[in-house]
Amino acid sequence: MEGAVFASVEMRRSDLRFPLPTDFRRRLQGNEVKALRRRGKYLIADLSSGESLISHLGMTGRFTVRAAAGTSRPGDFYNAGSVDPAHDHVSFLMRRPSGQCRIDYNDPRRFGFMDIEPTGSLDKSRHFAGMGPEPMSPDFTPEALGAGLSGRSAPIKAALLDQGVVAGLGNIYVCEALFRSKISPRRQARNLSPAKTAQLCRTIREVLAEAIEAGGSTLRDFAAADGAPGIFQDRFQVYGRDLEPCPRCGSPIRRLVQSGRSTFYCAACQR
DNA sequence: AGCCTGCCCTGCGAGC
DNA sequence: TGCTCGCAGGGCAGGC
Repeated sequence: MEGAVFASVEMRRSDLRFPLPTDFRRRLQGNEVKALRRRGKYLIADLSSGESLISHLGMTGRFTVRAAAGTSRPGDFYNAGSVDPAHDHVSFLMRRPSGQCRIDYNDPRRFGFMDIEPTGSLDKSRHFAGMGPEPMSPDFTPEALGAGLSGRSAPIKAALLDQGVVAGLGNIYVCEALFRSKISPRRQARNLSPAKTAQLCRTIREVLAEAIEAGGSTLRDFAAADGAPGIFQDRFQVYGRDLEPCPRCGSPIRRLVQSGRSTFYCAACQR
């Protein structure tokens, strides 16, 4: 998308998790994408107008890049995996001097959403104010993690899902990082020793780095923009493995529900 | 303030 | 085969 212009915007449904912003089409069309980036779980496209298109995939959202009708040249564009076109809610036609492509947003559950905010004040916008450090950045130190967890009586599992403590962690990677750190998901966040906090900081980075390398985790819906699924799900050590033996000690993996979400862990080696 | 529950929505697998 | 139930990668409002 970088360097390409929104030639047209098609909205089949505007009732995503939140309604699309007013004048959505007008504020995109004719704009060049100056930069494409990410913050936490949000995708950000900075526009030539000084505004940014923000999108969140929720759980089932998916952007797919396809050849625009009548413009495909072999090898120019990805040919994506199939999704139910009934859930293609928004489409962008992107144009650049060398050709054009279409980008379809598909989201069966419509838990995802898009918004447009001024680029200059994004950090203060409702989506990003209070968001914690990027886990792969130098800002994410054991001290920073410790500060985020201090004073919090919630279980460490719930605290790590809070995007204000650290940005971008979801249910899978929290479970996996806690397993690697041998920390019980039920432990109170404020009760982690500095050594354990440092270990957790390391394993969070480690899990994310491995998952990124593997192209992400595909349970059902996730795919890259070319339709390729991830393969990190094959390397889950606890997530989704209820009753299977712990890969470290052999005790059965257990499932419990914390703040409405499934947690998978080994009660024997996570303390 | 911090924590938890319920809810938004659709699809799918398990069990009957 | 066809139904109902439970569950799913996230985040928000509302109540305690």
